[in-house]
Amino acid sequence: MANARSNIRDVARESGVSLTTVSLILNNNDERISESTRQRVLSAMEKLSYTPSRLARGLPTRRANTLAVLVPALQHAFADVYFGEIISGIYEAAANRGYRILLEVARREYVRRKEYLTLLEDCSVDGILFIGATEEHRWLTEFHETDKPLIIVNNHFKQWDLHHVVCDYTAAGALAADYLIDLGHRNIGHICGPSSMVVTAEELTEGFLSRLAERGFPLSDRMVVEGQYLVETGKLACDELLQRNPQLTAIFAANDKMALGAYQSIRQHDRQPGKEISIVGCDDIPTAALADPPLTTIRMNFFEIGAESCQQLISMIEKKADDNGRKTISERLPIALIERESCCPPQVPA
Amino acid sequence: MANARSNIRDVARESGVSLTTVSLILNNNDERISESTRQRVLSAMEKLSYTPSRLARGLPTRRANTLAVLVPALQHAFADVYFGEIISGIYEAAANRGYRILLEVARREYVRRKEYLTLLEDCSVDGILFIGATEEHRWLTEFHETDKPLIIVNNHFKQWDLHHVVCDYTAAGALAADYLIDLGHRNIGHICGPSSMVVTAEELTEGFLSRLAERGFPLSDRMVVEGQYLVETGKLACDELLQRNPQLTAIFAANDKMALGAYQSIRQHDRQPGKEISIVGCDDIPTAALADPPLTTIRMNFFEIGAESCQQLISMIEKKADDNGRKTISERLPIALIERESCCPPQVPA
DNA sequence: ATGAAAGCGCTAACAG
DNA sequence: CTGTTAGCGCTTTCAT
Repeated sequence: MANARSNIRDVARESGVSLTTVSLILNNNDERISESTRQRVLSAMEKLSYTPSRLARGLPTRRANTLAVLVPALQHAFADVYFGEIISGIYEAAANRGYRILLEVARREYVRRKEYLTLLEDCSVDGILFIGATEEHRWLTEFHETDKPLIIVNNHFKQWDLHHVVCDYTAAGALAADYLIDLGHRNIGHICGPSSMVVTAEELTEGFLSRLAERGFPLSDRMVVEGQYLVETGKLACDELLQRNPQLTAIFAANDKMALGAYQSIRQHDRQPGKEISIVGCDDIPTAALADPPLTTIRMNFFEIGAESCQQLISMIEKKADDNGRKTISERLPIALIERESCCPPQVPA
Repeated sequence: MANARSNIRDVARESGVSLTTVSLILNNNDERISESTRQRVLSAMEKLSYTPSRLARGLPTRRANTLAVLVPALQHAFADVYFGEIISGIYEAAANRGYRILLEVARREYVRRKEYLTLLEDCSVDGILFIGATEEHRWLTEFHETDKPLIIVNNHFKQWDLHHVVCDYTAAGALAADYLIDLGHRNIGHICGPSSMVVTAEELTEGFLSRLAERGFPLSDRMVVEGQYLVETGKLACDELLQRNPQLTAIFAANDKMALGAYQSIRQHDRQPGKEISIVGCDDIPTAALADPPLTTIRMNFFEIGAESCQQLISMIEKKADDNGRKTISERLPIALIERESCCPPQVPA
C-alpha cells in the first residue's frame, strides 16, 4: 500500500526535473517545456499515481475551484424539488467546468457572522449562487455595487442591483391569462404568491392581471388571494375565493403546490377540479403530472435556471482579470404552458 | 475598504504577540495562555475583522472540516425527495458540528479516475457519505477492510463489510404484513423493489413474506412482482398483479412512488384504490399525504438517517487518533406505520 | 528550455 | 506562559 500520497516533489525527483517544471506542466503553461520532458513528467505522474492537492493549489492561487450554493434556512430545504432541480442544474454546469459545489444554509447565526463573505475571503469558494432570496435577506445589499461573484438564482430585486438569472414570470402570467380566456372563462380567480417579499411573485401576478385587462376582462381585487406557496395556504386561499364568488369557473395558482391545495378545497366544496372548476398551476413540479386530474401548468425549467446561473457565475469568475466596467448580469429564461387535464371550457350550469 | 484580508500575522503584530500565541488561541489550546493576552488577541481579531483561512489551516492539519455527499449518476438526482431528505439531515448534523458539505456525483468518469479516493487523499474532505449505493458500485470494495472514513447511507452489503446506517426494512415488511392481515385481507399482492441489486429491497420483501407465512397466510411467488421504484413501474406491476389475481383486495408496494403507480392502474381497472383495493406504501414521501386517497405507508425517517449517518462519520473521523481495532458501524433505525385512508377491510362482493 | 527561491496562511514540535 | 522554526504542497517571479 503506497500509503503516503505522492506529491509534486516526488514527481520531480522521479522524472529528474525541478518542481517548477512539474508545476508548469500541471498548469498547462507548457509552451516553454520541451515535449520530451513533458512526456517524461507525465509518465512519472502516472507511475506515482499523482494527483495535485486542491488545498495546496488554492493557497497561492487564491482559487478553490469551488462554488457555494446558498439556500435560506427552511425546514428540510434540500428535500424541496424546487431547490433540488436548481441544484441539479448547478451541479451539472459546475462539474462540466471542473468546479465543485459546497452546500450552505443561511441560518441566522450564519448571516450574523457574515459567513457568506468569509467564504469568499477565505478562498474556500470562488463564487456564490443564492437560491430562494427574498426581501428579507437584507444583507444582500452588501453585494450591491460590488464585484463580488454572487448570482441570485431565479429572483431579483428592484432596489439592489445584483446579478441574476430568472424565469420570465411576466410572460408566464400572460400565458395563463390567454389560455383561460381562450377557453372561454370569465369568472376567474387568482391565488398569488407573497408579492411583497418576492418580485417574481409580483411579476407573475402583474403579467396575469394586465393581460386579462388588456383582453377586456379585468379582474377585481377581491378575486386575488395571497398564499405562501404551500399546499395548505393554497387550499385556504381557494376556500376564500370560492366563498367570494361561487360562480368561479377557473383559477390560476402561482405555484403547483397551491394549485394542488385548491384541488382539495374544490373537492370539499363538492365540485370537481378540472371539470367544474379549471385550474392552471405554475412550475411543473413532478407531482403536477401525477395529480388527479393531471395539472395543466406553466413549466419553469428550473434545472436550466440552475445551469445557466452557474455558467454565468463561472464566466464572471474567470473573466475577473480583464474586467472592464461592471455590467449587471440579468438574464430571463423562456417558459411554456404544459397542457394536461385540469382545464376545460366553463360548464353551463345544468 | 480594508481590501487586503488580514491574516494571522497582522493579528500577532496588532496585539504584540507571536504567531504561535494567536494560533493557539485560535485552536482553543489556550490552557497555557494568560487570560489577559487572550483577550488582547481576541479584540485584535475583532478589530481587524480577522477570520482564519480554512485552506491554509487544512494544509498542515490535513483536515478540511468538510464532508462529501456522494450520489449515483441519476438524472436530476438532487431533485429527488429521497436524496433531498437525507441530504437535509446530513447538512443539519454537519453544520452543528462545524463541518461543511461538498456535493459529488459518481459519474462514470468520476469513478474511473477514482476521484472519491483523491478527495480523501487530497484532504479536500475528511469523510464520505454515499447515498443510493447498489451492487453496481463495485468500486466500493476498495473500502472493504479499510479504515477510510466512508459511510453507506441507507443500504448495506452482504459481501462487503462497510460502515452503514439503515432503516429497519425487515421490521417495515413485517409491520405491513401485520397491518393487512389484521384488517382481514387474505388475497394480497406485493410489488417489490429490485431485490437483486439492493439488499434493503430484499429485506423489506423478506420481512413481509415471512410475517405473512408465520401468521398462516403464505404468499405465492406469483403474487410478487418487481418494480424499479418508479411510478411507472409500479403501475405496470400492479397491472400484472391484477391480471394474475382479480380477487386481490390488498397490495403492499415497496415504495410510495410505486404505490401511486398502483393507484393509476387500479383506477384504469375501474376499481377504487383505498376502497375496493387497499394499498400500503413505504417511505412516506410528502406526496403520499397529498394523494387521493391519502396513502397509508411506512415512515422511514430519511432526515434522521442522514443526520445519524453524518454523526457516525464525524465520530469516526474525530476518534481516528485513539483507534483501537476497527469495528464496523452498523446501525438500524426504527420505522413506523402511518395510517391514512388507503386501506380498509376487504369488501364483500355485492 | 529549465531551475532556485520566496512565498501563500497556518500549525506544531521544541525551546526557553 | 510565550516565541522560534520548520514545514504542509504548490505557484510564480526572476535568473540562468
